[in-house]
Amino acid sequence: MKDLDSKAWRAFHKIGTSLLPHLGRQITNHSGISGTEYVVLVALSELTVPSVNLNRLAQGLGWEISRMSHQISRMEETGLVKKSRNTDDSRCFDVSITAKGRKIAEAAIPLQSKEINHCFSEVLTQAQMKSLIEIS
Amino acid sequence: MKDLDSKAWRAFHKIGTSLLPHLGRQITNHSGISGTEYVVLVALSELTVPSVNLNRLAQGLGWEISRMSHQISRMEETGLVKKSRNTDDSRCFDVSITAKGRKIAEAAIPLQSKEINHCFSEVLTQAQMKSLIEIS
DNA sequence: CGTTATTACTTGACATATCAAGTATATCTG
DNA sequence: CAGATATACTTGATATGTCAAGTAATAACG
Repeated sequence: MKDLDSKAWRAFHKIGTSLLPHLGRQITNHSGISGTEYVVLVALSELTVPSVNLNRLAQGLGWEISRMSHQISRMEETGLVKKSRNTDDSRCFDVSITAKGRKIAEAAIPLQSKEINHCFSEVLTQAQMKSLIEIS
Repeated sequence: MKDLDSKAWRAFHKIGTSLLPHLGRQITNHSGISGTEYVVLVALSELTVPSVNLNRLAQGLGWEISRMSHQISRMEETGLVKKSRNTDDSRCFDVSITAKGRKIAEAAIPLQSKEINHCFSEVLTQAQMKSLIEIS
């Protein structure tokens, strides 16, 4: 089964290194933020509470904490998010989305859905999508 | 079907941004080269001819040509590949793998296969792999 | 032929990711 | 409660990817 493994791997690798960047570029074109920023904003905009711990946010997205720290710093400078020290444990930071960030995210999400729909759903059958979800 | 789309997308995105980097790190650990270098070396080692055009190599891997240029420059400095001007068309460069590069690639490939097998094939059924190949 | 495109690649600036240390606060342990 | 350890995050160096602009060689046109 070596051959099947290898094929599956290459297939997967190729999508991962061409589809994902493509979609990132689309986001930049239609909303002026990077794919990475988009992912963070979506995560923050879906919170049921006003803010999350930086750590938790990183975990939720499967990122290294250092990466999240850098990213949040940059996004704070551009006013997309806000960071404030947690009052209970002052090692922690609470991260939240700003009004500006939310506005951008809310405009970007439907556009991006369309794009995903275009690149993804139109090409895959429901069965394929289900198996993709199952796989992951 | 919005929900299914979105789920499929997230599922996919998550694999793409956690599995791929993980495998890259494994390569670095066991063979001392980056995942990117590995991909290039494998492509070059599989050639039936001694060298490829930089352009073609980039196309084959779905990369931008500028990225390939930078990458090949770096890999030439570390002695993994060799670049030489094409005699027929001196705008072109022929890229080939060096003895050193081949040695590293040949050591890395079986290790990486095991790793892929571990992360991938052991977790997926044959049917899932087939559908993954089909999807891509 | 000479001029204009086109092609193949390079370069440099910048954005981002990763790794190894570092700092500051909290917790645990005797 | 003092010292050790752990946790949460920061920082800076380095690697890598991306974009826009540049250079040099070939091809295409009139």
